[in-house]
Amino acid sequence: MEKYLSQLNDAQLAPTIQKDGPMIIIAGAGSGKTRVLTYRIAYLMDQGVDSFNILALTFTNKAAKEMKGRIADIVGDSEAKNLWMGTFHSVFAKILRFEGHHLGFPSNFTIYDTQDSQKLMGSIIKEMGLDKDIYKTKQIYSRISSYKNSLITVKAYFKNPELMEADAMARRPKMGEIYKEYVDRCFKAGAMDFDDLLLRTNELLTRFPNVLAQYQNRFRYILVDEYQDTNHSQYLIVRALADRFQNICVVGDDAQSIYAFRGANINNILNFQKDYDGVKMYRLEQNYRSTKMIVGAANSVIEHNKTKLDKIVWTANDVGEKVKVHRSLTDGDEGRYVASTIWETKMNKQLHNSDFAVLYRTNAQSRAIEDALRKRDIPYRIYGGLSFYQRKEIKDVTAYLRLILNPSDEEALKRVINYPARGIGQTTIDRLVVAANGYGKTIFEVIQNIDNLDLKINNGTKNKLKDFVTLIESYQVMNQTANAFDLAEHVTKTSGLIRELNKDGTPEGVTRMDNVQELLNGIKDFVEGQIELADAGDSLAEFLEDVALATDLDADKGDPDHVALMTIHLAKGLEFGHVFIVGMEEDLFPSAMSMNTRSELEEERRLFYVALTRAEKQAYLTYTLSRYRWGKLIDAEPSRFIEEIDDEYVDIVTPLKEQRFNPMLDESIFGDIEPNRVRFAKPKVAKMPKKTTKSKPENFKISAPKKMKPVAKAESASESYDEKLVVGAKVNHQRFGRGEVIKIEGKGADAKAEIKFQKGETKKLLLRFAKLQVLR
DNA sequence: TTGTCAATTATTTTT
DNA sequence: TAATTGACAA
Repeated sequence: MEKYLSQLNDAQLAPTIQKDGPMIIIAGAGSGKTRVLTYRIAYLMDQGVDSFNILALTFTNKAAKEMKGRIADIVGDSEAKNLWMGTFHSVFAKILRFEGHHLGFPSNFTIYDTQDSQKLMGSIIKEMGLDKDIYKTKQIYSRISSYKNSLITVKAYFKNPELMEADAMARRPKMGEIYKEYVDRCFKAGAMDFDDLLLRTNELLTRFPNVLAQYQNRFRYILVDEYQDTNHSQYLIVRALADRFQNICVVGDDAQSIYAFRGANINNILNFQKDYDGVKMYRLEQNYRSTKMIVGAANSVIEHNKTKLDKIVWTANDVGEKVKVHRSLTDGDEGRYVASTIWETKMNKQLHNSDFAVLYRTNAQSRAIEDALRKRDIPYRIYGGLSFYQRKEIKDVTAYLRLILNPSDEEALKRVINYPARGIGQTTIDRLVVAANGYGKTIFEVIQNIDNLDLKINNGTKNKLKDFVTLIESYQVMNQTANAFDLAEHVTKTSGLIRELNKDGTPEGVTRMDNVQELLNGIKDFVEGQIELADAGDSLAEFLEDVALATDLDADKGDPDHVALMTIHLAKGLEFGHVFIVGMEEDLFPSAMSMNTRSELEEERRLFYVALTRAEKQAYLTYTLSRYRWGKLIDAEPSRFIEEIDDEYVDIVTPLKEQRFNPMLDESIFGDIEPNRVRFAKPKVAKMPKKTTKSKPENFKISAPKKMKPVAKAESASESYDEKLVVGAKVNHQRFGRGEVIKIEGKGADAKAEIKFQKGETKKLLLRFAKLQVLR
């Protein structure tokens, strides 16, 4: 342990070894906060705290996984295993699976994603006969979401005349009724949306003191990462859990609070000291990531914000180069500037593609950058956007699976009842919904009892409905015995899904088919992982939970040497050698929608601060004079943020002459700036990103590369297991990657190996199933 | 009930 | 521009 502690500077060490009591760590960008958090957890364990009693909350799965890995490196995995570490959503989803019955939820409740929620909201608005131009689904959804995040339940809403008046003023007097109906419908469907995972946890902890006491007692040490991004709901959960032992450590940076728009409350971090007695405050101000130029530029920007904690970020790193500002005529030129600069810098400095990132305010901006990078054969990957699990064909399959597990799941049912087409149309579904609401039953139950109910549905359609229910019921029976993969494969084949997809011979159709196959592979891997783990639960349920809470950044697949393209929001917590921040224009960044209030503008500025501080060596800012927005060319002005950087840190690169791009003079773009730059030959083997503009790159977390033929591998590997598979052997696992055998136990069919994987996890695998490849 | 075509609308960020 | 929604015909 000492060895690790000696790696910390004084400022980092102090909070790391404060074992008890409430504390807040204000951690500037790049100041090593993850290191402090991980070492602190390791230190707690070293001091005799049972890992069972530690709860660590993060905002992304990736952060959780990474931290868990690092801790396992220090304390060993058997210790790290009991640690509860995960996102707020995943941790409390797990707790709700155990305790949800107190609130009337089944343990197999469905998690509605944004799509599901909005669809339900849309149908409620329609059923209530409201004007959809006034009651816009998305707006209603976000309004209700913010109620939930502020812990305004339906009851609380109707007790609050101000809120009701505000909604009435906005010409939406039925807001409360929609809210009520939505909550009721979710409850009836045995479903929780993202916000419910937190709201219901709060309800649970408030209404059931014994449950609260149980978890308070369990989580004696609580750590929260990115505390500046907590919303009111999360804040209350943390406070309730920490109330008994007061061993609460929160880490964050008020200057990086960028999620107010979805309910994050910056006051949680600003007022932390008032919430607990005897709070110790620590500051991490030394930046280890960026050059003096970048740190200076970022500091000068954030100075313009009024609401902030005092903090001076500094660095002992090199001075580095000034932030380069570049102007182009159009977004196309901007893209080409980015591409050619990456290209030349890469050659001049012998860098990798992965040393570069292009950050933008809105996803729509990725288009022009992509085109330019593709033209230069620079491999790139777009992060974010539509995730694998949100694609239509994938959601169709998972909807079947969800319905098997939870037949009350109304959204899943509506999704698949007539897909593939079974002659059950909208009118029929509408009648079913009305009947279901009238009888207080779920749609599934209504269909099951359709012969005993008086519905205006003709017999032919009734039979179709009955067939559908029978089909699902047969799947449910199969689910009793079969594993998730066999079931899923059976479902895709017998439901007609595969047939439907096969009908479509277009390239997009083929891609969809591939995606479904990919999903099946993913389920297969997941199931096998569970068999190996020897303590498998309900594989289908667990797979679906993973799917519901999966996000894009978790996936890392394909050629790792690529330029990263993502929104600034997604880039938080990451770092790159060279960072391009594109679209530095008024109305785009800062966004036109965020300039109504001072606090909104300050959030945009913090967003810019986050963007700048992603860069280690060099930051580029680009803006254009005109840009295509929703199909029209519009004029643009440079962002006010550019001017807010002190002059000493910026280098305005003004082209000698701005000429419209001419494909024959491609290289001349650079010539404008540095006329005598040496030209370079084209790269020998530049890899093209696999997809064209239409389909985004694959983002799939669980599946293994397709080329691996699992069966063959298993046989060849098992033959030689006995000789080669010894403690200390290096192995490769299809899903978990490379690792080292640290223990072997059992004989024959029961033989198990404990393997420490490079990703950080240690797993105990049954050799019978684990397809291990022994490396030399 | 289903499928096609035209019209409309949206682009702020997402666990 | 692109994607989704709505009207209408078969």
